[in-house]
Amino acid sequence: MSMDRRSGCPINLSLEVFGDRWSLIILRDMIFGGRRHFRELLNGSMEGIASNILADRLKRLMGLGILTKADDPSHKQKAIYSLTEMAITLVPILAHLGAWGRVWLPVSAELSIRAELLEKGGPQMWDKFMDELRHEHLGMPLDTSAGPSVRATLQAAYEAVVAGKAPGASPAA
Amino acid sequence: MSMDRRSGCPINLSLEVFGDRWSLIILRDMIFGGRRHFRELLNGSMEGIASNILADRLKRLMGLGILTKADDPSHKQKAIYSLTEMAITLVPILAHLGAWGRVWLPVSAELSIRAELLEKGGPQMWDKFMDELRHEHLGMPLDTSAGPSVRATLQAAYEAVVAGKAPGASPAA
DNA sequence: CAAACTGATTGCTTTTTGCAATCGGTTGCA
DNA sequence: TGCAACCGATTGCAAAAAGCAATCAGTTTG
Repeated sequence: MSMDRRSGCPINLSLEVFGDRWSLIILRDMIFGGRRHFRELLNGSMEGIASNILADRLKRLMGLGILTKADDPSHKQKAIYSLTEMAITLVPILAHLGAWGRVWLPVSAELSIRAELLEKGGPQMWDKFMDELRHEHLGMPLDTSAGPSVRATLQAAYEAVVAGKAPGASPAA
Repeated sequence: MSMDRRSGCPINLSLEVFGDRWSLIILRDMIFGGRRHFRELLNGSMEGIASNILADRLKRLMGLGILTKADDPSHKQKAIYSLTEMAITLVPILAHLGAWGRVWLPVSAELSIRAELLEKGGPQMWDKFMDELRHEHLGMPLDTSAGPSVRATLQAAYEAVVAGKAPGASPAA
């Protein structure tokens, strides 16, 4: 919530939504990590988000229409968080943000391989990924066999780097 | 400064740089508004930044290598802030951020015309704009006459909308 | 010499962030 | 049936950041 509306500038309004240290981290973990539950986001967060902040941001993102929440039929207490189309269209922004960080900031090799592949894949890969997310989160049909999923591809590359057999990059240790 | 290094993830590191409500606003005003001086940024800011926060962010962005400061020869007290290449390569991110905000947030017509044109111009227009910024801020040569500058084009469109004779859009009032 | 302007700085209050502990309810297992 | 582990949060508290208003010393302008 908390729509300040400091101005109607698109960049300012986007910043009022994402101008904090956690909202995009949560969306990153949902989009690239495939996390859907509170505990997954809490314990799987590499940066160590606190539970009250996670709860606050989930609430806020729901209020903004970026996430939705539904009951998990397998567990009466479990909630499943889903991305809306609004969130899925952030993929190009996250790709650019990762690409920029990879060039200018002290990223680690393991964690930047995903950003590198996503950058090389370009808009075509981003579109494919967004279609996969629409399938997972919105129940949209997935077009006929387009090979391994983007997330699986990124994950496999990450694991290869961790294992020290980086394809095209020098081993970390 | 304040490099937490919560993790070496490119998106996280980018967020540690821009995950606040003001840093990108300042860069937006420098990039699209052409502002170079403290007072220009302070008084020209549509969102009303406070002087202490502006001073803090300028210092921080300099420490990160995103801005540089130089004396203005015409005025012994005046400082000129310049974008580094690191800042100039943010243009695509700002373009995407503006495009996303324009679609999903309650932007005003006057302030979103720039984002619209920049989106339609695509990477080609962004590259041209970045070259112009390199010329202004880094003293790089500008390639032979490529028509009116991107900033001038955006500014003209903005003024046209304000004047109510929006090309292709309905008048605001 | 005075007024206006330069890039800031200081003191202060309000708001946000982040940590640690905890909550009531659910589930799985012995 | 009991009980530990897990579920999505909530609460209390301290620290940090944001934001406001006033002010600063030096510079330029008139």
